[in-house]
Formats: sequence, structure tokens, C-alpha cells
Amino acid sequence: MLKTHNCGELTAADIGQKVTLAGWVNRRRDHGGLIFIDLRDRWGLTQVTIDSEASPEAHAAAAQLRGEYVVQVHGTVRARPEGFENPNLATGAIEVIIHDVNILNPAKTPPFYIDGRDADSVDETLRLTYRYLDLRRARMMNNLVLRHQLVRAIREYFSARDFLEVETPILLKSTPEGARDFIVPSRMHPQKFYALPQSPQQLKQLLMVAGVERYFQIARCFRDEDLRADRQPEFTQLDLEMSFVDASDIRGLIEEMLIEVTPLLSDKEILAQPFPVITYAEAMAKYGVDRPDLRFGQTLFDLSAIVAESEFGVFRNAVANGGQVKGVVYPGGADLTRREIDELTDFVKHYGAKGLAWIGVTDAPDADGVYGDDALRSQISKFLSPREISAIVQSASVEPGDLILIVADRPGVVAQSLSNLRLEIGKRADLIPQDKLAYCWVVDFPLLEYDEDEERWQAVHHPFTSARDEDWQYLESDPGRVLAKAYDVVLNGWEIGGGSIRIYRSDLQDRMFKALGLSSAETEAQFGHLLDAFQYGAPPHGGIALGIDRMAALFAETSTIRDVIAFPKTAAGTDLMVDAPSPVTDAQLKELHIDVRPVKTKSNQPAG
RNA sequence: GGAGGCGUGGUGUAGCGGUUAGCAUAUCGGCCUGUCAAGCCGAAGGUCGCGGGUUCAAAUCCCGUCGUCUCCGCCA
Repeated sequence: MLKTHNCGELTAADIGQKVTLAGWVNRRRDHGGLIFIDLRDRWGLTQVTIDSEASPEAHAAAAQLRGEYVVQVHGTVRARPEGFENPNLATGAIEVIIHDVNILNPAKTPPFYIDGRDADSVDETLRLTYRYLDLRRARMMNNLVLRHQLVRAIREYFSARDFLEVETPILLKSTPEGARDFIVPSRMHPQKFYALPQSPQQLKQLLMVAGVERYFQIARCFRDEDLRADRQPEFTQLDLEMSFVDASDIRGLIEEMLIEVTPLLSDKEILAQPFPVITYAEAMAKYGVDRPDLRFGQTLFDLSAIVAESEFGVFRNAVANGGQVKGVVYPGGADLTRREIDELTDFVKHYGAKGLAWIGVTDAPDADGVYGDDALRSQISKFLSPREISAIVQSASVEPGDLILIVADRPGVVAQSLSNLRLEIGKRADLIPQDKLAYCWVVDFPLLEYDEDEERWQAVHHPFTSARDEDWQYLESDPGRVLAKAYDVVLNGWEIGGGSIRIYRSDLQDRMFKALGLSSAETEAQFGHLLDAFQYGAPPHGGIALGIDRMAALFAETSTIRDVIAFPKTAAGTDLMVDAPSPVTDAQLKELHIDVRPVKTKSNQPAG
């Protein structure tokens, strides 16, 4: 080794020791006769001091040092002079007085700061282009460490419980259901393609048929869909499957794992244990989403019944047309400026709402419980009867000073706009405790949802998810009524995982495929291997998949999973460091039996 | 596929119709033995993303385009 210690471990206990350190020049402070270098490696910073009188040769070498030079130094650990300790540094009690400096490699001036200042404001394009420098920054290095600890703790937890980690293929088969596949042309089989797996879903079920009983895998998954801050075309799941279990077994296992792992990665407190269990219907009613952020209240309330007969046409018509009128309270929002309210109106329009009705409650009602003009501030109160206003205010259970915000529209638009508005209120009114982790389970999802475009029912989760035992009877007669043995785990409003108990009998799987409108020829071509397998003694089984990237991002307290992925892609799916995707040679294409068509857009010309 | 934001020395930014394109920091040189955002003095560094248009005059206004970010659609 070119070093005897790392740059994060020397303390007062090491005073007097001769040490060799090696790392990067984080910062230098050149006082002429005396030079201070903060030497950095993966573990931290150590101040090394070079004195021109004591070591003139070392001082001459140290004078050459610049940021990010790679250097090895030999010296002696000593206490810093009284009053010159640095409490901000783990190694701040000591310094290493250097008698020999060995420059291992000079470095160009980096394109952005690596030494800890301001780097989070650097344009992400640059950070991605020079990702190896970005990762050198302490914050990003810590994220890599955190992610490693997460995956390691998961592996240890399941290994200790007799789970087997089994690898599954990356080159697999395309299935039209679900997300768009990445496809890979076959050289040996002209005009045929592999697909990268969207998840190991079918394979883990086949492992159950194989008798593995307890399977897990830290699995890479691929989906060729548009990206988001929390979505990358390739991402990592904790994939898990068990035999002879019901939903509560899986939930219990995962909940225990999360409770065990969370304190290793975060100082934040888990808000509620055991995790709250919320039905899908309740989540949609109270939060407007199936992944509620339970760190704060401001639940939605339904005003549809109150305003169904209202003089106010916007509300009345919304209800008459099968829609809803629902609201949420902005605490202390009654004195928002008109401009701020307009901002909130624009905010909900983003989600399809046509407008935002608002009632600011500025004062208490009179003795009869009636809110007079003095007690309200609203653009719609003149269209509402005193009785309606009282009922609305009561439903909202507001205090004077609060603002009621109301959306009337189709249920989907109401849910989407108000769920996002609730989060926006949480941010603006500072209602979200930043030191809490709110886990919850969402259960009793519908099994199927109707796809208006394709005019058929689709699986909400996937086509192997089992209905609840008591609901199978409605599969053909009333598909929308059937609830699934499916569950999602949610953390602070992020869906971090989901799973289900699977169908394991081929007669039920046949009924499911029929309900989805798939012909037996189609199911045979796509899922024949699975249906075959189910005829050879498939055990009851179920599982779950957890998003490792999202969990790591939440624990690392970053808003994008890119920050916890070593080499992520941009929102356009490109890798700026290696410049991928990129053209291939004609010879490569020929070997793959592929002719490429010219593209009309100017942007997409083959790179020269 | 759609909407919006951003793009100015290496980096972060100001300027938003007429400026010598300002500031900070980094970089380079000089001075400096207790700094840790070291300090002081000095220097160099800019096709204002790209293309077109409007105008006497464009970093600034308009159109297009490229890149990037966020969101909608999409993501069983």
C-alpha cells in the first residue's frame, strides 16, 4: 500500500506516529514559508503541514501542488497548536508535519469545484459529463457509501432468513403487456430479438415452481419509457418472492426489514410503527393518490353532496355529470394575496382542473352559525347559500384565518389536482416535518381498470396478481368491483415498492387472461412457459419489489435518483460521459441483419 | 407527443434595446510561518448555446433549433 492510514482516521490518539498518506489535494493554503494542504481520500480530510525551515525539499515540492494533484506524503502526526484545532473536521485535532512530498500525478484544473464549495449549484450537464469528478465530491461519495450500506443490509437480512439470491437473465423475451421493452437484435437468429427484462417477474414465479421457496435478488430492470426525477431507463429493485405465504406474511417481512435497515441509513424517526395500512379507496378519498405522504394532514374532503343542488352551476353541473367537488384547507391561508391564490389556480390547471374556488374564513360565524360577508373572503360565496357555506366550512373543519380550496371536475382531475395541491400547501405552509419518515402500506387495490383507448380491461398491477378470494366471483360479471391481493409500500409520498400474491392455478390464470381480452393463442405465445409451469405443481406464492434507487434517494435526502446512481442518464436517456446512444458501424448492422432508415429530424443525424 | 424554466470568461451569476459586457470564485505571477472559504498586490481569461429575423443599434425583442432540468401524457 502506498499509504499507512486514510485521511479520515487520524486522531489525537495517533500523535507521534510516523504515517504515510496518499490522496488528492482538496485545498491548499500557501503562507510562503508554511504550506497547509487538506489532503482528501474516500474517508475524509487531513491537514498536512509543510515547513520550509524544517523540510526545505518537501516545501519546494509542496509549492508545486495544485487542486486535485494526486500526492503521497510522509510525516509525523502531531497535535495542532493550542487554539488552532478545527472542530469542523473529524481529524481537526491533529495535523501531519511532512518531511517528504511525492507528487504521484498532476491534474488539470477541474471544470467545477470538487473541494466542497458550491458544487450542488453546478449545471448537471457538466456533472454528468465529468461524472468521475462529480463522484469524487464528498456528497456524492457519501451517496455511494449509503447505497452500498443499504444493499448490504438487505442482503444480510434476507440471507439470515434462508433466502437465496438467484440471478436471472438480462437477455430475455419481449412481452407486449406493460412498459415498452428495450430490444436487442439477435445475430444468430435473423429478424428475432431479445428484450431486456422490465423486472424478473415471470422468472421469480418460475423459481417458486422450481421449489426455491425463498428468493431475492438485487435486480437491474429496464423500461423504455420517458424519464423523470425518480425514473431512469435502467433501475435497481430488491426483487423478492416466497412460497406458501399470504399478503400479511410478505408485508410483515418487508416491514421488519425496513424497520431494521432504516436506522442504519437515516437519523430520521419512523413516524408510526407498525406501519399504517390504508386501503386504496381510503387513500384516494383522503389524499387523492395511492401513495399518500402521511407526514402531515390536510386531508381532502368531499363536498359533492352539499353542493349537488347548489345555485352555483360549476359545482352543481360537476356533480350532475358524475364528477366530484372536493376541497383541501390551506391553514392560515385566508390572507394570501390575490397573486398567490392565482398561482395556486395556475398550479391546479396544470393537472387538468379548469379552476380553483376559494373561501377564506376570516372570522367566526354569527350567533346563528351564519358566516356574514365580513367573515368570508371568496370569489364564489355570492353564488352559495348561507346553509351551503356553513356546511362547507364545517366539512373543512377550519379555524378563522384558514383558506378552503375547492376543485370541481371529473374524479380523476379532482384527485390529481387536489393531491398535488395538498403537497404544495404542505411546502408553502411548511407543514411537512423534515425529520420524519412516514411509511405506510396501501392495500386492496382494484384488480383491473378499464382502458378507454383500447376498450378493454387491463391489470392494474400485472396479469398474475390474484384477486381476493371473495372477489373471484365478480371477475366476469363486474370486473371493476374485484379487489386484488396487492400491496404497495409508501415512504413520504414516494412509492418505494409494490407486490402481490400471485395466481398459481392455471384455471384461474385462464380466467384472468380472458377478462383481459387475451386470446388463448396470444397467451400461449407470450406466457405459454408460465402456464405450462403452473400445471406441474406450482405452490401458492407471492412477492414484492422495492425500488433501491428511490429508497437510497430518500435516505440520502436528495430529490432525484440520479444522485444515488453512479452513472445515470439524462431525461432524454443519454449518457453524457460516454456519449450513448451512438451510431454503430455498417458492419455491425449487417451482422445483425438490420437496415436503418434515415430519420427526417435534423437533430438525429448520425454523428460525424 | 405536449407545457414550462434555464443556457453570459473554467465555475456561479449581474446586465433584459445603446455599458469598455459588471461581480464573485477558480486559474497564472508576486509577497507572506498558523491557515482551514487563508490574506494582500497584480495579470490573463467572454464567438453572451447555435441559426435566422426585427432595428440606425440585439447578450437584451421575435422565430427556429440544440442541450439540459421539471412537469403532463407514458411508466402492467
